[in-house]
Amino acid sequence: MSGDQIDGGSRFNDSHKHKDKYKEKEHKHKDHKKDKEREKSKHGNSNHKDPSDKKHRDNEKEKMKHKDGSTDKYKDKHKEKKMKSLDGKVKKENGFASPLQVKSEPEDGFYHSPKNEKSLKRERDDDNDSEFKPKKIKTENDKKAKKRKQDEDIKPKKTKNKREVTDGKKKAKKEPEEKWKWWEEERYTDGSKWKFLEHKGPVFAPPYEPLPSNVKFYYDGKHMKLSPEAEEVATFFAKMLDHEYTTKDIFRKNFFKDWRKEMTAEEKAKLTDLKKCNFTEMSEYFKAQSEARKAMTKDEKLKIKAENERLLQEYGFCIMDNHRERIANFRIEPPGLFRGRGDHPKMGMLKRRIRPKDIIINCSKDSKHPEPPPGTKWKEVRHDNKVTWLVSWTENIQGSIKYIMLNPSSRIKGEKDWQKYETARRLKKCVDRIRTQYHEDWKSKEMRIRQRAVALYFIDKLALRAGNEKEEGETADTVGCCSLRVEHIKLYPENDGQEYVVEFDFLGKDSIRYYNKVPVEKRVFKNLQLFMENKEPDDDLFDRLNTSVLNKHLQELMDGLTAKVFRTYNASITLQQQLKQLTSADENLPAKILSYNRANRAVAILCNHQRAPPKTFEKSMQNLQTKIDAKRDQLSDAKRELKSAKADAKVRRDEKSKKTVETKKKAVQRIEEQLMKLEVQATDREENKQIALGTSKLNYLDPRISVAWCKKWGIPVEKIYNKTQREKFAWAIDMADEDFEF
DNA sequence: TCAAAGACTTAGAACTAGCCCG
DNA sequence: CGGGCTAGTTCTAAGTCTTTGA
Repeated sequence: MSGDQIDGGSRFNDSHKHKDKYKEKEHKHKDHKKDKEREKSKHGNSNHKDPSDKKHRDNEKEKMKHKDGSTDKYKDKHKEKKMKSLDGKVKKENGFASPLQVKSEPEDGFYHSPKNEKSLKRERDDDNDSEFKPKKIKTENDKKAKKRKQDEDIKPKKTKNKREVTDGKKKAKKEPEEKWKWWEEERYTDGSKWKFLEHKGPVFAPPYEPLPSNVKFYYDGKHMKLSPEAEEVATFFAKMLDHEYTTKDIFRKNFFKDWRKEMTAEEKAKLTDLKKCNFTEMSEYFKAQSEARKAMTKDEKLKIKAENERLLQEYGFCIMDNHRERIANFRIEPPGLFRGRGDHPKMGMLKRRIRPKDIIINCSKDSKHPEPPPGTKWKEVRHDNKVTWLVSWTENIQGSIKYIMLNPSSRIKGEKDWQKYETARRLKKCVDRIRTQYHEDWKSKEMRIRQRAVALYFIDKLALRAGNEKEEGETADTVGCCSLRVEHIKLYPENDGQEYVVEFDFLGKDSIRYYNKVPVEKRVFKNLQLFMENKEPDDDLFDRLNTSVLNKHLQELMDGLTAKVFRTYNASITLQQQLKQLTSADENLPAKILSYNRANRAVAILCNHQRAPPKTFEKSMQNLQTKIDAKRDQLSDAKRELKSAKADAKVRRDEKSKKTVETKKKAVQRIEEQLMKLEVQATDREENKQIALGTSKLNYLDPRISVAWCKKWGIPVEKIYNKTQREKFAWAIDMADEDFEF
């Protein structure tokens, strides 16, 4: 069944975003929710339990209990290996802060000291479904927490990091060998995310610098000096003048409204029409600035770089449980104009500048908490170790909370990521059962069950997202599975020689269009017809279903199962299958990598990961073609030379001419290889025109599958993962061997 | 019980560094 | 040696799912 996953259909034939189509209806479907409510109460009392439900649940529970005892063929092997690696080496704590290393190995073994016995280590492999349930960790007491305090005086090891940056000549140096292998340690089981956390707080956006007086703003043709507050907001608009956004009505309206709020009374009285505002001098000024920046001397650039590096070293890391970990986004988002995606009702609104009094700091009690800038105060300093964030604030557009969190290479993110794939692998074990069940449920006499079953089928087969309800008018009108409306699908009893075809056409996350025509089982088709009966186009297709109902059901089918697990599972299993299918042993390295990319691409198509074709696409394609042609010419020249050299050697029969033949032969080979490489590159790029591989690679594909594939075919992982990716997937690179099976 | 708040993952676009070519 | 072009990096919006609290 999972073979279905890569049918892909005709999805990419069309321009990938089509906003206009959806424009007119704007808020036609306003009263969905009410409709849903009504519907619900109408059918509300028909819920009788499917007895099989409970049975399944119990089965699953039973399985879970045994998870640790189960074995499989890889387990033992891995164990063996693990021991080796453990015995072999005394682990250092993370390489970057040497004082830390000393201090962080308290005799009392506070954190997980490397000296602890292996019993303390995490199971290295998880093949055995060892589900990623955190294993026991001893709970610590304050005496030890105190100990942590010493960490305060850890200073980043400047020299080393500096070196890496400044003489950043390629590959110069190996990373320090002792990278912390958090995956070999215990996890917390008490719901805490850390015991010690210390950081320097956020870096605020630089303050506004007023424009030089020769850069003027004109209203209705006349020069007008703006107050600094109004001027700042005006510059936000000026900076975007070249962007399509600024031509959109909603954008302009929102912008103008918010801009006026920043104006003085006089300004407000005077500036009443955005059309009469002339920002061109400002815009020119900024363009000139960015030119100037590009034209800076090497020295100046170096200086900036050094300053950035300093900032990174100071603010870009935190100490979490004895380790210096990289922070993902330590800079506060600067003020500007909100750019939503798609037809966003709030585009153009002013995104406020964040000040210290908006900021909540999270760190441990026994840490030295960051000081707010002089003369300011934090909103709050709290000590919540049940969460992973270091800093948070509330954003003014949607009123949602934003966070500063750790880098994907950190333990806290890595563990979660690993766990995600383990959950997906557990789904693999019971997916057949679940599929059988939802096939059954298509026949249920309860509408809500049939809807649930059809929705789940879509989520499984087409890798659709769950589709939470969204607040009307707050965001672009996009949908996922549970929020599909009647207008988003069309039914064809017969289409292009196939029976029971469903055509999907809707805007999903980020207003990316999902277009697909898929044949479905008759029963699904009939159900869909029924769901659509007597409904308006803007009514919900699944009016008796929402994500929380669906996830509650999934939870009963398997512990930890939610809708998104299907995406992860289907993506990873597809990669694995495709790799198996597409890789052939006799191909050379570039061809193998092409195969990898094709497998990756199959997943990206399944998950509908699209991108706007790069602006320079056509040109770069052409460039490549030119290169290929040149290489072809070069090849035929080389072949000709080889031929004549051969002829020559035949006549002369001496060592020297023989040697020439060899050289020429080599040259031909080399050029052939280069040509091949270019051609492969061209194919790859063409096929990738509107498909984004990165998202699936980063978020959906169990990295151990890729690592195993690399090991199996002797491909350097660097060909598949760049440096950042290798850091994120360090756990997988370290632990997967060539026969890892997802 | 359910809506809102909160936390965290996933996403494409914008930006940038540094490589390669003429 | 500069300029054009990617590949890699950064940015932050937009999802999912969980938790909270009325």
